[in-house]
Amino acid sequence: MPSLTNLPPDSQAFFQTVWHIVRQIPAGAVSTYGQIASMIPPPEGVGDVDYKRFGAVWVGKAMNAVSAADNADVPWQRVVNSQGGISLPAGSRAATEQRRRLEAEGITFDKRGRINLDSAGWDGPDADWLAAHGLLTPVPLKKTPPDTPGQLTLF
DNA sequence: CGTTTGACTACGC
DNA sequence: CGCGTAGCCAAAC
Repeated sequence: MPSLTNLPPDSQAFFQTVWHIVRQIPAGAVSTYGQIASMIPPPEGVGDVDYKRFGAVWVGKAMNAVSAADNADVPWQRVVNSQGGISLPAGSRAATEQRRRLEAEGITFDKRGRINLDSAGWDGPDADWLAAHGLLTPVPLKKTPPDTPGQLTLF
């Protein structure tokens, strides 16, 4: 069972940042709790070690808060766990709704109910967007870097 | 006011 | 590759 640490110092600000990022995820692509967290600098007073350990959990908290808050414009369904699976309780109304929405966007699931992050994984917002908001470069979800065939490696 | 219960993940069997 | 565990807090019951 997960035992969660305390919420970030300013949970409201943190949640806002998370939602802001999630709104950038395009339809047909998915991000992960960990990837979202990797784009946000550790909040004031939070050590790197703790942040690395609980950042993803806090993103989950932010997603959980979407339904409570007035955030109909946040595409929460596009955030899944590190294995490409839905983290909501299997069979729950919310989990079913998430899968239904993703499939409607063209996302496909394998036998075990997992999404292939190698193909559907998000690369993150544009570098300028990130810089403009004081955010960091996200960890890559795709194992194989976009190696454009036909494009030669210079020198 | 004591219990229960988490929209996570890396790691070890 | 699937399952259990640590992490050790906070809010909902």
